[in-house]
Amino acid sequence: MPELPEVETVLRGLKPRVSGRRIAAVEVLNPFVITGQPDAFVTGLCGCSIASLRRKGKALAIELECNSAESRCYLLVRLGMTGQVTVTSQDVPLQPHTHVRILLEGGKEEVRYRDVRRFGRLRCCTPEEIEAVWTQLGPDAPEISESQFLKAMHGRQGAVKGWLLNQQILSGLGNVYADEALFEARIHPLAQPGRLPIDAARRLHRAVKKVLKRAVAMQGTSFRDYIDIEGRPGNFSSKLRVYQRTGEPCRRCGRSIQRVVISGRSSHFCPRCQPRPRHVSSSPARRARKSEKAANLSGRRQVFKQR
DNA sequence: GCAAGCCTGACC
DNA sequence: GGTCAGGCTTGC
Repeated sequence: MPELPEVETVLRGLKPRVSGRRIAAVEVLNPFVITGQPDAFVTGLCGCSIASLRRKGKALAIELECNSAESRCYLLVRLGMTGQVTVTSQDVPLQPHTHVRILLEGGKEEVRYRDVRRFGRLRCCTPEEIEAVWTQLGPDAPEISESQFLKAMHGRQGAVKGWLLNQQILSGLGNVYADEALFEARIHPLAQPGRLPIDAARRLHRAVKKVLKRAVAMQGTSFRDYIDIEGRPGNFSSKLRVYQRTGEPCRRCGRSIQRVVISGRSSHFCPRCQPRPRHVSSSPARRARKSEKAANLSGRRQVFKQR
């Protein structure tokens, strides 16, 4: 699941391999993954040179210099759930679910976009469009200051888990690192951001940065699908402390890791290390208990089987 | 049936 | 505006 550390790993891998190179041809094998007209996507990219790469949260933007009109455009890449960007020789046979090939001039290499579940999207953007996308996103999670973070929490009443996943507030966290950051900060996923004690809010700010920093250093997390541009999986999976560990012992206290569903996303936490705050009582708790029962009946049993 | 990011729309 | 549910997708 590509979140910020995985996208950062892709960016760092791509940069030396594609910078300065000209796009000789573009082949769209499956227009489903293109936002906008596929024809415009192909003509927009062909002949351009790759000038630089930028990332904000989980969004990757490849800046292109278009020789003809001396203008600029951007290739916006959102990996979704199972998107993969690789740089390979054109001779390598195409894997199933490869949707776009970007052939590079001056070599026999190409950039390939593969995406089994097709949640990801590629888009050719004008500078104005890319700015609009960028402003929609909150501060990049590793960059956000403590005061920005605390201010954004103020008055928020939903579950802190959902708050962490809101890319307009803070960009880069997905389900994996949100759970890991909450465990690190010892905060229950159903706690309300606006009602967290100041020290807990500060811990969460530090935890978000710490977890992401460690994951970037380990080239991200891989379950089934994420690979870097050379096709290598990430190394952070073994460091996960709560995510997808339902029923397993907490690495800190030994209690069984629990799972609740919040905003339609599974959340994993340790009931002892992340105690339920007093303000989480009536309806969210009922919902939590209900979804825990559901987890006991279905998902949790599956997790046991896998291990 | 479940996993997930992102978008849309309903509701308060 | 905040919050959340639903839908998309496919392999396990």
